[in-house]
Amino acid sequence: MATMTAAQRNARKKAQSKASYDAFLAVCPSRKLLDRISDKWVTLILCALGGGDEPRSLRYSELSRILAGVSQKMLTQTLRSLERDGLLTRTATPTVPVTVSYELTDLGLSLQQMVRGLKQWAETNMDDVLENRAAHDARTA
Amino acid sequence: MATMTAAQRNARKKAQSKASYDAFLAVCPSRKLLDRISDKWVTLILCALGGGDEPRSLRYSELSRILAGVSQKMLTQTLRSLERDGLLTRTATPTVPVTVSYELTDLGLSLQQMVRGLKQWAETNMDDVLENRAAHDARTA
DNA sequence: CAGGATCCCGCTAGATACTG
DNA sequence: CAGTATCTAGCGGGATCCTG
Repeated sequence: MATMTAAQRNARKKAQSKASYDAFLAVCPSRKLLDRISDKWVTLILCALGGGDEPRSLRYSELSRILAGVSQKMLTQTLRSLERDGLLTRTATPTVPVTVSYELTDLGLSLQQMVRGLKQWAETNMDDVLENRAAHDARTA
Repeated sequence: MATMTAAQRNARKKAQSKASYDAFLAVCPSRKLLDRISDKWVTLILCALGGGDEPRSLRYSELSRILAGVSQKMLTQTLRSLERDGLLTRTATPTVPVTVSYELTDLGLSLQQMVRGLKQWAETNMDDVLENRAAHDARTA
């Protein structure tokens, strides 16, 4: 094992983790992570930084404009959390006033692929859901 | 337009909806729908009913066993909501005691494809996130 | 511009008890 | 078995005010 490369150890650890985490289990850390990423603001921030096509870096004020109606608290809070988890990077340029930009990491980009589908699904199937609700409400009225 | 078939009208409506919903907008209904489906329990229920491979129907008690630690309230509440939105069907068989089973609809199955990726992402990248958190906390300590 | 710090309300998750 | 009903503590999240 002493001759194992870093890449090999990493691959080995990945293989282990695939088997050792299960979000169905209440005590599993991945349950909490799933809870964290299952969030409206997380999805929208990741989608904004993921862009329609190419990933792009955005400033705080740009994000708050794109995510219409988000409070500063939720935006800052969610950004901090995503930064801590290594999903995005925060870069402060010491201008006056200071300029801060956010950018997805590779890890964040991989999650963005997932949540992007979620956002699109919501937009695409909104009408169907609305109809189902109306039908259901009429049936149980 | 009077000669339009139902399928044509449906296709036309789909095309319209793709353009008219945008979850980035605060007032858009799809924002609320995104919020609704961005939920730990929604993801886990859909994954359970989606199965590892083939979709399967599950009973209430089976679901509560698979989703370890879920309260009856949250399980029932989430199931009702998903039923109302047309993502799953509830079937009560009048035995004694009554037997109730839940099954994904086609719409639910399409969403399951999305959230399944989310759950897997959380399990696969748990280690990376844990390391990022440790590194970040050490840096800002 | 990009937040930090507080206050505070609403609602919702969770626990408990009961039922057809 | 498959829920319903009720209560409460806790916190998510918005509003507001302040700062480097």
